[in-house]
Amino acid sequence: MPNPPNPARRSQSSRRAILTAAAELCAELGYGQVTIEAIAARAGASKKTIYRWWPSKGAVILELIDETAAVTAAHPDTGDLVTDLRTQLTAVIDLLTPSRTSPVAGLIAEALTDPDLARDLRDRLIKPRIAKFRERMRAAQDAGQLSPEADLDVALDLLYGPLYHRFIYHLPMPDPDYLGILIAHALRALNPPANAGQTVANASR
Amino acid sequence: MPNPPNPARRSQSSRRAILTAAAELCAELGYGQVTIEAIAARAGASKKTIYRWWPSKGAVILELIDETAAVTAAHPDTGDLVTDLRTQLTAVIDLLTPSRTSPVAGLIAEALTDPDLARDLRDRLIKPRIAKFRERMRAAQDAGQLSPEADLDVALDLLYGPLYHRFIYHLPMPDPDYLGILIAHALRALNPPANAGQTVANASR
DNA sequence: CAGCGTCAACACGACACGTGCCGTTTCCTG
DNA sequence: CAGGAAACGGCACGTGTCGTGTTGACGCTG
Repeated sequence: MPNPPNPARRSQSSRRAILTAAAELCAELGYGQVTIEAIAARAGASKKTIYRWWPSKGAVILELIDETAAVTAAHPDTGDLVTDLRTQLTAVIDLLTPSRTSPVAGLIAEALTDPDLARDLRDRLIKPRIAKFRERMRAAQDAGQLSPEADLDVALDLLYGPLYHRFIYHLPMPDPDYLGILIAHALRALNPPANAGQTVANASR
Repeated sequence: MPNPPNPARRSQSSRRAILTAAAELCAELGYGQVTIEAIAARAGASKKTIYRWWPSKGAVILELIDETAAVTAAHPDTGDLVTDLRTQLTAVIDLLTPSRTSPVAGLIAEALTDPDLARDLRDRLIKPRIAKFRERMRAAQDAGQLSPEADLDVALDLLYGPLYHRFIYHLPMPDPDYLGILIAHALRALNPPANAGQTVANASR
């Protein structure tokens, strides 16, 4: 019975070698062509070592993305909400644009068919970033740039949803002009005029 | 050299057997566990026959979905835009909810890593449905339920985007109440008040 | 009735997976 | 400073799926 390994005795040099090898192979071949065997070979590590610490290829890449994307996780706050949203959404568009050999697309695809990986992706990568988004939006409410009654769940849906809809079906990503139009529409929806209450009640049956 | 096969001589009984076998296996095992070999075995067909007419497993499933989803492709038009949007979006939510053994999720995942399949999915399944959506929205404009200046691309993004964002990250799908709130927000964004022009110009820089 | 193309059946090599075993190295413990 | 447990690299194995190749039977077309 292989007892659960002891993290204290883990070789950090192997871990680093495996992660950098995975990063290089993703950049060279694209996520789909990367195999555990190739990672192990390039890292000078044993497959057994990889399987000891990660359950799947996706888990390795998830940890890789988590490290490299930690820098860009924070939402900017220049004081201008529209500018900051544009900056943040543009960064996400870059991550999701398939021209780059970004492993993000491959990881998302694998998570769609691997429930364990999906849970890790959601809890370790996405939820913290959603929390950051909510912080930024609440700051905008405090600054008077967004209605205090604005529904922040709806804000997330309206602002980020279009990107993923287009990503899934390989539709073209918004260009800067259209992104501005999208942001304007979302903010208009979130900053209701005086008669908004009646409209909402009507639509929700 | 295997010349391109002659569609006129194609065996329709094999085609039907392969598609129904694929449907049964998807329902029993889920998309990910279905293999070309299993489809061929159950259909009483040869793998070679499948590869002669379809380039991949995904292409078979795409044709299967295209047939079965043809019935539900049309947007309803009861005359009430909000009701019809709710009906249509609820149907899409059902397709994307992972609890069902719907092959849609698996097909989308495979298309993310297979450019040829992605093109077929977009052109054969998605674009016709987007066209239907635009027809319905234009009818709403003609009926005075939607502003004639409403941007129908934005409408698609705001209404469908949230579903895919949640689908990708395995976040919970909107319940009926929240779906109503989403529709209300989208329609509010699309039906600008008098001062809308200035807001749009501001956000798009 | 002749022949071309599709058909089912089976065999085959290639590839990646995940695991087991070996001898070696590392590092904590007493 | 020894002793040993545990992680390590290296290697080989069995499994499963893929996509292709080959063969002979069948049926439609001209």
